[in-house]
Amino acid sequence: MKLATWNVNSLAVRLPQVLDWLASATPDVLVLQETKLTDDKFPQAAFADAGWQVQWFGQKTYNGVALVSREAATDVVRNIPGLGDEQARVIAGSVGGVRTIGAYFPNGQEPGSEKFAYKMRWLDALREWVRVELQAHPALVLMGDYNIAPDDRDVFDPVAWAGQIHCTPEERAHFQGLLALGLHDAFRLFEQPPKSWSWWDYRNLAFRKNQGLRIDHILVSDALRARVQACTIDKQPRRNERPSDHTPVLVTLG
DNA sequence: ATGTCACCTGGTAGGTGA
Repeated sequence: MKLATWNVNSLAVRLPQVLDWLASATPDVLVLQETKLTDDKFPQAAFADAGWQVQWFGQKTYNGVALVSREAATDVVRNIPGLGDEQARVIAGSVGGVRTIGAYFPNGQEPGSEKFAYKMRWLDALREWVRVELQAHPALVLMGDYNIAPDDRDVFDPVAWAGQIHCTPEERAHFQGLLALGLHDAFRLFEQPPKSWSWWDYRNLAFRKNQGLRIDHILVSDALRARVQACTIDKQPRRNERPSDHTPVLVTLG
């Protein structure tokens, strides 16, 4: 079973690339972030025509998530229950016996800002909800755009980025807090090439110079850990014309 | 390089968010 996450930075723009990628990568599950579509505009028919089930949850202009799968997802949840978040950031469902949570974590803008405080509150709520979800669904995957680079290995210039957004001790502590629930960074279960990133700024020729961050992650529960056969970043979509600034991350379960 | 991209409002540019 193959699961993947991809921040597409506008599904309206990236829909053809997503359908192409689904056809070539053949995941069983793909979670999308930053669809930037209200629910009435979601291109459900395009997915259905290509043989994909899809659940979606969006808003105007910002955020928006979707859960694409070969088999229909069950027990679908939108956003973190009880948080009362006005921003569409989470979609969860069960597929093939795996509880799948797709999330677009807040960016946080800069440490000390109101948006950073919101990111911290959101992360608190996420952790408590995932704790409960794990009790009900031991086989669980939490994947998406975390907007957190967990370690200096995940940053192309850790000195320049020290203390900056995505790299603050507070954000990294939250990432460790998720691991403390009994989750594992699937990418780091394997030896990986140095300078592995999932996002490159559109500016500064960052992709060409391979100046990026690893901020898109797949966390797997204790119960799934032994089944993880591979976790990879697929850089190919970042080479497309009009690419997203993020590229897909995949995990293979046996 | 404050370097790009996407989307909105409100117009054919400027602001916001990432």
